[in-house]
Amino acid sequence: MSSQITITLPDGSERQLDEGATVGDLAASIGARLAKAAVIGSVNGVERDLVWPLADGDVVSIITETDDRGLYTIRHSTAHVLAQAVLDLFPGATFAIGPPVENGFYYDFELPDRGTFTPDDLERIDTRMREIIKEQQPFIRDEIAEAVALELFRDHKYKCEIIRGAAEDPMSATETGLVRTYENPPRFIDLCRGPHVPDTGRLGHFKLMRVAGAYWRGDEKNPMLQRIYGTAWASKKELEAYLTRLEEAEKRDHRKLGVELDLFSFPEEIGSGLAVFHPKGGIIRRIMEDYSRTRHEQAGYEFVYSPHITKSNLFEKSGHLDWYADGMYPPMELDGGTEYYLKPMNCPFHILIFGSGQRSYRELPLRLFEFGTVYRYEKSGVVQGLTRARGFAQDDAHIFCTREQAPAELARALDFVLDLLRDYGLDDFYVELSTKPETKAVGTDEEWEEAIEVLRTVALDKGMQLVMDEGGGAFYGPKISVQARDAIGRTWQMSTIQLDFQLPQRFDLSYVGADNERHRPVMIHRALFGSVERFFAVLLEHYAGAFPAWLAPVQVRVLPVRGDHDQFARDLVDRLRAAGFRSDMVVADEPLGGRIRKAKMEKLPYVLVVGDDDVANDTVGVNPRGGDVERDVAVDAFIARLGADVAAHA
RNA sequence: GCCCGGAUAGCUCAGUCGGCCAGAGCACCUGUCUUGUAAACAGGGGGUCGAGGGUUCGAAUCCCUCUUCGGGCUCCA
Repeated sequence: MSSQITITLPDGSERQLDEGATVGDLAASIGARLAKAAVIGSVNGVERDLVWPLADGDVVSIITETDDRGLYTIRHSTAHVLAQAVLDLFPGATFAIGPPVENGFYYDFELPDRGTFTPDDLERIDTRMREIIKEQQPFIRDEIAEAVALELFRDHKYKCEIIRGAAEDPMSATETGLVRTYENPPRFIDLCRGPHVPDTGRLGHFKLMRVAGAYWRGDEKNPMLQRIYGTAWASKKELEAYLTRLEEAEKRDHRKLGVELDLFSFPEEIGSGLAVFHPKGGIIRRIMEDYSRTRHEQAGYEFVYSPHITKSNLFEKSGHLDWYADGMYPPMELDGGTEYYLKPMNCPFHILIFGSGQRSYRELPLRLFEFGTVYRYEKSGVVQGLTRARGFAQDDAHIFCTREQAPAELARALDFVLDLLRDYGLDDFYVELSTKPETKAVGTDEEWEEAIEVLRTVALDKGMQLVMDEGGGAFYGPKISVQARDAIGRTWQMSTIQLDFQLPQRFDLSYVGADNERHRPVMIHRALFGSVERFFAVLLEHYAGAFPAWLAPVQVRVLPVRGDHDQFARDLVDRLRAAGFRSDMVVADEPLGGRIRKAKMEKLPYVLVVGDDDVANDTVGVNPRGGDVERDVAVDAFIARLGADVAAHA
C-alpha cells in the first residue's frame, strides 16, 4: 500500500491522496465536474499546472474555467497555440511576446523581409491552430540553464533579449541563470512562466480578430512587429456572447449614429478631427450646454470668455510651449515677427482674469467658467470621431482659492461633477488618481505629495472606489478623474479635477489675506464633460441614439391618419410647441405604417397618431418609444406626461 | 508619426481577368393612392468612381504621391 499525503482545501477540509497525486488528481477526487472544469490549481498560493505533483500539507484550491484566473490561463495557452501556428506556417518568422489581455490575447511576430499578415493569412493561421488543438499537445513545463536557452532560441532575437534580461516579458520567468519554458511537443517551445492548461485539446473557443502593428517593447524607436489579436473564452456560448456584444457596440458607435441620425459630420474639406454639428445635433448640444450653464450658475461659478488665439509669450510663461509644443498647431506670424498660437487650453486666460486686479481673500474661492474651444494638433493616427478631435470645446473652470480652502473646494467640485453626471444619465462611477509623471513634470516632490494626499482623501471621503494611475498626472499637478460605465459596461474617462500649485507661481498670482499680507492662491482645474464633443459622443453611445425626452431633438411626432386630419395635427403641433416641446408632423401622403416606421428609426421618444376619434374628442393615440400603443389619451394628459418626462430627465 | 486595411450616388454596398452608355436597395423629386400603429404603387433625377501623376490602344480596376476614414502601436496638457 502506497503512502498517503494530506491536502487542505479552501474550506479548511482535508483530503487524503496517494503520494505523487497531482492537482488534477485532487480535482478528480473531489468530483468529475470539477475535474472537467479545472484549468489550473493554486498550491500554497502559487498557480500551478494540473500535472503539478502535490506534497503532504499543501493548501490547494482548484481554479476552473469560470474563474478569472482560469480564463486568463485559457487565453494565455491559446496565445501559445497562435505562436506555434505562425512559426509552422511562416518559415523564418520569429516571435516576441504574447500575453493574455482583456477578452483575449495577442502575440507579436516579425516576418522575414518586413513581411506582414493579410486577412487571408489569419484564416490559414486559424485553421492551423485548430489542427494543433485537435492534436491535444501537452504543455510541458521545464527549467533550463540560460546558456541552453540562448542556444535553443538562437534564431529568435527577441526571445534572446528576454533571456538576457534586456527586455521585460511579463509572461516569462528568468531568474538566477535559469529560464522557464513550456513545450508543446513535438515542434514548439516558448519562454514562459506558466501555468497552462494541461493540453491544447482544452482550448478552442477562440477567434482571431485582427492584425495590427506594435512596436517592440512599446517604444516607437524600436522595430514595428506584427501583432495578431484574438479573443478566447471557456465555452462557445461565451465566445458568441462576446461577439454579439461587439456587434452591439458597433451598432451604437457614435460615428455611425451621427450619420444615421443626422447629428454631425466631419467634412473632408475642413480637415481631420474637426466636426460640424447639424441642426439635430445642435439641439442636443445646446441643451447639454444650457443645462450645464444653469447648474454652474447655481453652484457659484462666474462665466468668462476668452479668445481663440494668443501671443506665444502666454504659453511660454505657462510652460505649455516647453512641454507640449508638438501638440499645438504651429504659430501664425504677424506684426513683424510676433507669433500667435491657437489655444490648446484655457487656463492661462483665466489666470490673466484673476490677475487683472488686486484680489482679496474675501473674493475667494473665485470660480471662473467657460465653454472654451481649444485646438490640439493630435497626431494623425490618433484622431477618432468626436472622442479624439483636433478642435473641441471644454467645459472648463478654474477655481482660485487659498491653500486652506482647497480640500473643501475639491470635495465640492467632485460632488458637483458626480451630481451633474447623474443628471445626464450616467450613474456608475469610479475614480482614478493620477500621480507625478516620470518625465515632464514641474514642481517639487513635496508639493506633489501634498496635492495627491488631498485628492486621495477627498475621493475616499466620498466613498468612491479609487484606482491609482501612477505617473499619469499632468505636468503641473496630480489629477483625479471620474470614470463612468455606460449602458453596455464600457468605461469612459469623464470629468477631471486637477490641483495645481505651479501655474499660480509661474504667473506670480497673489491675494491679500486677512493679515494684510500677500499670499499665493492655489488653482483647481476642472472639466466635467472634458470635451463637449466627447461627452456628446459618450451620451450618444450610452443611449444608442435614443436620447431621453429632455435631450431628444424631436420629442414628439404627430401623424394624421388621413389627409382630413392634417389640420387637427397641425394645431396639435402648435399646442405642443406652445407648451415648450419640440414637435413636428408628417402629412398623410404615405401609409401610416411607413410613417411610424420612419419615426421609430429616428428613435423619437413619442409618436402621436390622430384620427377620427381623436379629432372628435381632443385625444391622441400615443406610441411611446419602447412601449405599447395607448389609444384615446387626452391631449392635456399627454402634455403633462411629457412635461414630467422632461423634468425628470427620463 | 508608425503598421495593416479602406475610399464607387445623400446613405449602405455590388462592380469578374484592365474592355460597351458604372449598377442595386434605401433616401430624394413627380404623380397616383387617403391610409388607425415598424416598408403603398408607378415614374424620374442624381456619380470627374477621394485628389493628382504614371503605365496602357483602353484604367473605378495596375503603379506612385497626397488627402481622408477604420483597426492597432505610440501619444492624449
